[in-house]
Amino acid sequence: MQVSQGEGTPAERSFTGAARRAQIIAATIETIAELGYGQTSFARIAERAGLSSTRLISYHFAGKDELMSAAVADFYHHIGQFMAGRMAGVTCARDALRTYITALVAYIADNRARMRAMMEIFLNFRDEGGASRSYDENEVLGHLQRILRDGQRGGEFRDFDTFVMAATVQRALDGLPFLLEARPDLDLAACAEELVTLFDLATRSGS
Amino acid sequence: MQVSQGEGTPAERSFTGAARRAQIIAATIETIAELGYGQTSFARIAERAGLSSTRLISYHFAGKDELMSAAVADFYHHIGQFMAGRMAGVTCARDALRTYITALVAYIADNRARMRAMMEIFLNFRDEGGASRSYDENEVLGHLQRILRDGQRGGEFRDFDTFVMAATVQRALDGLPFLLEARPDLDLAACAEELVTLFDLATRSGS
Amino acid sequence: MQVSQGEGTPAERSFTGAARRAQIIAATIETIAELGYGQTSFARIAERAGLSSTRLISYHFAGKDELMSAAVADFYHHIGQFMAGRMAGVTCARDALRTYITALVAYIADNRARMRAMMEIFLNFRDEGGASRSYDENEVLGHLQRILRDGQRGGEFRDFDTFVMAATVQRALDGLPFLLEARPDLDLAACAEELVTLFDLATRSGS
Amino acid sequence: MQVSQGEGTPAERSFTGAARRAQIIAATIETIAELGYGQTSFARIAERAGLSSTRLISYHFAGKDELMSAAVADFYHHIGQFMAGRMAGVTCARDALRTYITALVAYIADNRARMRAMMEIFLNFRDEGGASRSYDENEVLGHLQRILRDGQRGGEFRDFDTFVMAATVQRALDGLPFLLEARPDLDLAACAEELVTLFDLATRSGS
DNA sequence: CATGAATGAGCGTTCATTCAT
DNA sequence: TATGAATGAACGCTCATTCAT
Repeated sequence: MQVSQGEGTPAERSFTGAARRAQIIAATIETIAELGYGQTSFARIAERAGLSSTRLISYHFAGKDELMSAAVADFYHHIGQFMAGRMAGVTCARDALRTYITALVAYIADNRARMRAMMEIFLNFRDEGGASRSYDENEVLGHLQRILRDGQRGGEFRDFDTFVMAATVQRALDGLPFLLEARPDLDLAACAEELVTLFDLATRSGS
Repeated sequence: MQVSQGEGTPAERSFTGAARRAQIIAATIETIAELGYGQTSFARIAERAGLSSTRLISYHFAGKDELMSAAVADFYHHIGQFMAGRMAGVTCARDALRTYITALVAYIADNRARMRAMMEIFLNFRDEGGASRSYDENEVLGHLQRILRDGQRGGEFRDFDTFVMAATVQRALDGLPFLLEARPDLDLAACAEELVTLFDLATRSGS
Repeated sequence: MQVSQGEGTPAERSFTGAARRAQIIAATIETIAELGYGQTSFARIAERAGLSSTRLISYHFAGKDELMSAAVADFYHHIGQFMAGRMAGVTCARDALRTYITALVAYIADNRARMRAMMEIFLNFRDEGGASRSYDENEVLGHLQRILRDGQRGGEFRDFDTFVMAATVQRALDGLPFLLEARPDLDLAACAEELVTLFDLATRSGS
Repeated sequence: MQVSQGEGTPAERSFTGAARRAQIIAATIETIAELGYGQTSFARIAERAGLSSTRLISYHFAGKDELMSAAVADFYHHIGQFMAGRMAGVTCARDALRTYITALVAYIADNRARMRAMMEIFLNFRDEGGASRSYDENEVLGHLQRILRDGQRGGEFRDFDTFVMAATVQRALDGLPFLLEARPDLDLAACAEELVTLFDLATRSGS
């Protein structure tokens, strides 16, 4: 009660406040997806969101950093729920890898703008020290590495460096939004199948 | 008074002029590699290059776009020569793929800053229309796709979508600079071997 | 609905209202004393007072001007009572001057933050016309000038310009908060004695 | 040669550049003297100086801090030369004190706006740590304290705390711009005589 | 070949204040 | 009595670029 957040950041616990935040986050994602991170400013976001001034953004978020962090957190929540649902009930490692790939491709197909925006943020958003803040390899690759190690332990997968393999898988998937930009009519379902086969061959133990 | 070609861009055919351009390009690459594309400005580049004002940059390059294009062209020339030398004498497609991967990894290992800078430019540089200008899939992937198609034609490689495969290979390699950022002591030679094996398994036709 | 006086300023005659006003004034004084007038904003005051928004300040005070005026009035009331108590029973002018100096130094010693804040307000607070509103020489110097004139009339003090002398005495005292800032361990009692002697020598009639 | 100062701060060694800097400093002093430090912005300064945009200020000074520092340095240079000329040839300490007071009052009389501006800057300009940067007691009081100590050593002055006395003298003088604000027609020459007598009585050793 | 000077537009942020409950 | 939401204006500052020599 009565915890101040420095004027600029009002209480998040409010219907209208949460709605405004969501609206601003949505406009932010759209703007980044379309114009890129570098061309995205509060003015551009406010314009897209139909806000009277950029002041409203500063009012709901402590600053640009918090806005971007909020957009990323929103994304993680969204994709996390999606992936958790798809991965449920998977038993063996090969199935897990296949499901991971197809599920992520499906997510990308349904969230092209969001994915483009997140790639932009991950690649451009840096904390004060200058380090890329968001593209935390460990966090992103952790899940994949676990699948791969499980598969090796169970004999399903051959012996390979799980870090390199996980990074390769993830980058193949992360690259799809860029591919889509160059070829908007790319058949993502077919892509998914190609990638599943590719990495199945690349990972499975001989015979 | 001297005739200049291209309005605002002085004669490129001059020893001192070319040297200045090279100096500015080098400073640009260093700045982008260290601070990222978004934090790179003419002021920052001039500071690093030891120039008294940004005017000299505007003098030698028509604008920011031309400067970036010049940096990219410089890179293409540099890497093109390197790769041509390594690929010379390769006979079969499997060898070509293996050589492509190991050569590119070697190049990355020796040009970390340059690679980081180029990745930044490719991901952030857009022409006036807003389209990502530099990451021209066809240009970058063309060589790889040719190798893959040759291998399929000759029966060395199985049947797969060469575009997806080429993109996957390329992104695995493009990702190394980022991996190096997170793990500066990564063993790139070992990585190369992992990737060679990975894509050999993924591409070769079942004997 | 309740009748408010002064549009926007709620009833001052209320226990909770007065308490809130006092709380806000206290936070204002602390903030100014610590950060200076220029860095003091409603946001910063609200933060220190533990208020959820600056709205509460605007609610209890018609504006920034009234808040500052209220803080000054509060100060005048506080110091007025203190000085009146100390000055009571003084008979001759030399004693009055001595008592004025020692009492004011004592007050300053016990109210450092408050004094710093008031100096900041006096020096920065201007009304709409741009004139320094608060450092009303007549009001502040009036008491001193009366003492000095009384002393001249009674033959205790030599002939001097009472305005200049009063201003010099007052500024010597007003300067102590600044001196304390530079030398926090300054011996204020000793200072008071120095100033008493200084101005006794400067004012008393020869022989 | 070719020392970069971060684009915004061009070489000071240039006729036109130095003139511009002087012009901007003059406009800054006028603006502060009239509106006070808090109401002084780049926009207001540019307006008074007749500049096309505030950009020109940022171009010639690295930032607000450097502008203020430059104004203060300018003032120190100006007043330093003036005082040095007046203090030349002074022999005894009583003369030195008298000359210091009369000379400073004369300077103030001829530089009212400048003095008001400097008082504003000294009282409001703080470095990043929040400490009042400019009103360095030691630097300002040093000269006075030296005069006072010399007088004590030579037997001209009685025994008193030179720090308190110096601060009292200085504050009496520093206060004149404020007095002038309240009473624009104040006779400064008479003031000077009053102060000379006041501090002569307060300091001299009993004959 | 080079450069000092200047520029308008835009940046994220903070300001005290008002609206509507 | 209190509060969350919203606001236009202004802040210092940086941007790539152009002018004039």
